[in-house]
Amino acid sequence: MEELKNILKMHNISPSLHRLKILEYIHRPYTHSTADEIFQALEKDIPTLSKTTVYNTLKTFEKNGIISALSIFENETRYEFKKQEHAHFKCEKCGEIFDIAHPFDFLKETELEGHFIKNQLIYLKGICRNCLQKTENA
Amino acid sequence: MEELKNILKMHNISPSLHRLKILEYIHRPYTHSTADEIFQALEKDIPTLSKTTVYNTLKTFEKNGIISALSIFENETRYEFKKQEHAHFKCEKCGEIFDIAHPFDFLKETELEGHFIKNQLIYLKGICRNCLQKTENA
DNA sequence: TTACATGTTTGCAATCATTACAAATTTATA
DNA sequence: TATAAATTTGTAATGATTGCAAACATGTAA
Ligand SMILES: [Mn+2]
Ligand SMILES: [Mn+2]
Ligand SMILES: [Zn+2]
Ligand SMILES: [Zn+2]
Repeated sequence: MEELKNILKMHNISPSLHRLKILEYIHRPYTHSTADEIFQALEKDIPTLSKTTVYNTLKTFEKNGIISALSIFENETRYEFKKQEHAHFKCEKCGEIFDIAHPFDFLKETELEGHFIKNQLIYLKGICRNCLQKTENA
Repeated sequence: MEELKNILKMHNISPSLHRLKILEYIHRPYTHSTADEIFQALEKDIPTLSKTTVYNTLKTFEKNGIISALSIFENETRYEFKKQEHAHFKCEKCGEIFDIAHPFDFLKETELEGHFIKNQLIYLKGICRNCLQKTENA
């Protein structure tokens, strides 16, 4: 909890209760949560929480570089605690999202067909290892 | 126009006027259009056109493999005529979207961390060659 | 040619994620 | 304590997309 407080402070965000709780939720490993998911998870503990606060807070966190927004998944923005660059894999069967160690050469800050590339986003789809195994055993 | 008709027939879609017009629009090179863009462009010629028809038609085309939907760009789905796999680059300055010859090894139908990859989607951001040149000359 | 079945298009209402905004509440500061 | 600043809330608005039933068009069998 102190660690989370420090993360906020280091990014010039005052550590209010709601912000801490939202950060705590999104700081767990492998979260790729929507605003709504976060809201639903936290409203049990904080019955007064408003969804607008969740949206506001996520926007603040993103602007200050604490979290990343993924627009990759149709219709809904998902958020994750910022960490080393990685690709995303989504299983077509179970819908689960996996982080994947970067399978490509690093392109950032290079040039391609005359364009200067600042950022790369890689999204993979298929059948995850769990679902593959279930099929095998069937 | 005959070519377009054949594309529809080959995909078991009867070539109604509206479908042909929508296909004609999206068949032009380098379109990455939203449903609304297509609607606005065509309503001049076809004043009776309804936006629902555009949505319906795009859905039909996608289901039958004529076009691809790109969910990459925040909030809005963009469509393009299906062609050889390629990456997308969006300029942060002017907003233009470019097709990029695939800069990565082909991953489809391979395995990664135990998952079976069917599809890859690559999205790059940065400053496009046009905007770079403008900056140079300034 | 008529009558019915089928396919296509329309128009409008509903949904869902997100944002705008102003009021209420909390916290910090003089 | 009084006042200013920051945070949070609740509700209304927006924008993309879908659901749905009615209207329209087309094809086909009698
Ligand atoms: Mn991730
Ligand atoms: Mn393209
Ligand atoms: Zn799975
Ligand atoms: Zn540009």
